[in-house]
Amino acid sequence: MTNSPKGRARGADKRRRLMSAAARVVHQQGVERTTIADIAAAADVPLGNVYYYFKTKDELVQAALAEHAGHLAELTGELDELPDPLQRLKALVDAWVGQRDTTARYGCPTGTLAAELDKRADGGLDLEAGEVIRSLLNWTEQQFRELDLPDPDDLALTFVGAYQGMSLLANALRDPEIMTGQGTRLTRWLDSLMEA
Amino acid sequence: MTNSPKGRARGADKRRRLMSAAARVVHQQGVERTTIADIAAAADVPLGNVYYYFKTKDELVQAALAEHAGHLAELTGELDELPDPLQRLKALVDAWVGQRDTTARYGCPTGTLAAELDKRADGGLDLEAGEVIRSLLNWTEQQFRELDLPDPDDLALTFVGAYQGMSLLANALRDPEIMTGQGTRLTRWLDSLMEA
DNA sequence: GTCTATATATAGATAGAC
DNA sequence: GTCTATCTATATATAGAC
Repeated sequence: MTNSPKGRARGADKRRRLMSAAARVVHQQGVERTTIADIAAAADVPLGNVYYYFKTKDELVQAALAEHAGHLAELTGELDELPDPLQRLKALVDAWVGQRDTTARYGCPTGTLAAELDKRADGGLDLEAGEVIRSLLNWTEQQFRELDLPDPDDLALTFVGAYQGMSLLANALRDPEIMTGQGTRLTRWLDSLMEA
Repeated sequence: MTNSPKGRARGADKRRRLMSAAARVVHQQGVERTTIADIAAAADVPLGNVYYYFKTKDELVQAALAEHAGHLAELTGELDELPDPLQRLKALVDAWVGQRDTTARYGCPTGTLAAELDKRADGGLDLEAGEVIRSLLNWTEQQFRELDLPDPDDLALTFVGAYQGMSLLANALRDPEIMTGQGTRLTRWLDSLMEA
């Protein structure tokens, strides 16, 4: 029997709360500086209970990565509703700029996570982080392809690379306005591609 | 009295060896996963002796950062010998592409270090990492300024951002050829700026 | 399913002989 | 200046009562 839905922590969604907290805290503190106790506290779950849902810390990190992948899929899913591929790409830039304060403080969630996981000798989670970035590249490439532009795979690398680069600089210099300025530049670049 | 220069480890340069090892190992493993024992082993210095040269781990990390800053200053110093600013920027791209294998495996030394330090709550070393990136931005901006291009500061952000972005993607996807392809694109972009 | 108490491992840092 | 042995703190993970 599950508990009644009366108490503040219903229990049925504890796993979800832990995933969400893991994504948030790992983004803010990084994988290595985040303890399971940190995540447990953020999710309002007692330390020992965490292990009922996730057997190891790596599983929690994997859950955090999956959470970010889910956010990204949700975003591109919404953008797919827009009729024009160019419009979709511009809206993605707008969404990135809209996150400028968080990005200036903690960097791109997926990018910083991938960079940190890539430093690990055990080739496991690092590959999964690469897959999340790969899926964003694939979505972007598809937009360029629909626009009948040459070398859509190269354009996708330039586009996503520009985002990762501006995110890292905004974070390193703690300046959200870098996202605004470079976002404008990226939008102008998209327009310039259509002229040719 | 210092030892004779006969033994393999002369002692006078132990500090230098530790700095070099710290830069190398921290680049490969990241700050948090690198132990002082790792650095000591890489520098061929006994663990306890490290503390004679660096009182804390943070001082070793700071030394690694200074080492990378030195490499960068050395590189831009050589580029300053070239007569034309456009030539200098293109040569910098070539240097980056020349490092493609290391970058695909471990990322940009300064970029990944800055990203990792920015996750720390204690606002100390993270600011210094930002300064190293800032100095590269300043050097780049100066080149654009000498070329009489508009908004040299913005162009510098785009240029360095493109490098950071392609480095992160090459690292996340473990593909050095991303550096080659995007390097070519970056060089073409530099040329296109001169046409206007 | 939940939670407290604790075992175990690791890493930063120090003591003190040489 | 050098180096071994060790202290101490922290974090992952588990045991076992409820």
